[in-house]
Amino acid sequence: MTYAHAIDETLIALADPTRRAILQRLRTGAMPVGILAEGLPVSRPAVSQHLRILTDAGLLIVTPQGNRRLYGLAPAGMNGLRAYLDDLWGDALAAFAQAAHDLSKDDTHDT
Amino acid sequence: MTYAHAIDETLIALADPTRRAILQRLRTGAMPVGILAEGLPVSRPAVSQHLRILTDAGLLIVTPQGNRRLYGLAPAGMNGLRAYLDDLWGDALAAFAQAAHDLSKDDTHDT
DNA sequence: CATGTGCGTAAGTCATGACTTACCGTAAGC
DNA sequence: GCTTACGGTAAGTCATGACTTACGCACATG
Repeated sequence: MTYAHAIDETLIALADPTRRAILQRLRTGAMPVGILAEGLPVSRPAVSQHLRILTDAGLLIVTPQGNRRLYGLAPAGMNGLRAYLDDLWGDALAAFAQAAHDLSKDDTHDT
Repeated sequence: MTYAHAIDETLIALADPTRRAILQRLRTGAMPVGILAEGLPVSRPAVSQHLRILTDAGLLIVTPQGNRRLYGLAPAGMNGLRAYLDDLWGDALAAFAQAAHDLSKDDTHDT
């Protein structure tokens, strides 16, 4: 899986409100699918499908425990996305600062 | 528009590969729709539709110039999403660090 | 060992999103 | 003033995604 593909999976995973609700729930700690599904407005298999997408995107870690699987947030799960956003928007911020700087010099020059 | 809704729009905007390609193109500077569409594998109206979604999400700024509209990256466009990711994943990192710390203490205690 | 529990996946349904072509309003150029 | 250029939106098509119920496998329990 390439870096760009990983970012694609992460952003697609985060673009769904149900999956974001799952991530919010998991902030309190890892929990099994059945518990997780209880507090969500969709069926248990739907939660399972979303967990699959989140796990494939590298956002969750799974801990098997007998016939249960505990899902928790992967600590480094968001690193790639953060790096991508910094890279994409870093230039915009720098260009903005440069433009403001140039405008200031122009004004001074014209005066 | 609420904060949660703004995050929703931003993440949905970023989840599409064509829109991410548009953002990549705009790193070099603001440009009109026609120029932008030339380097993309979809039609000009499709690009216009995507620009609408990106602008509504607060990621772009539009500068009218006669019958042209220059689209550029909004410098602060990604701030809300960054804050959201820090908030969502901040606990996970802290909990991970705490767990590692507790494990270390347990090991020391047991030894 | 039989039964119950947990959960992932298959298959189907339906809404939504990404694209297209066509059209129209506004500004620019001659 | 007419023609050209720019670009947003309408309307339609089609693929995709989110959900459902049903099923089956693995583990737990009595």
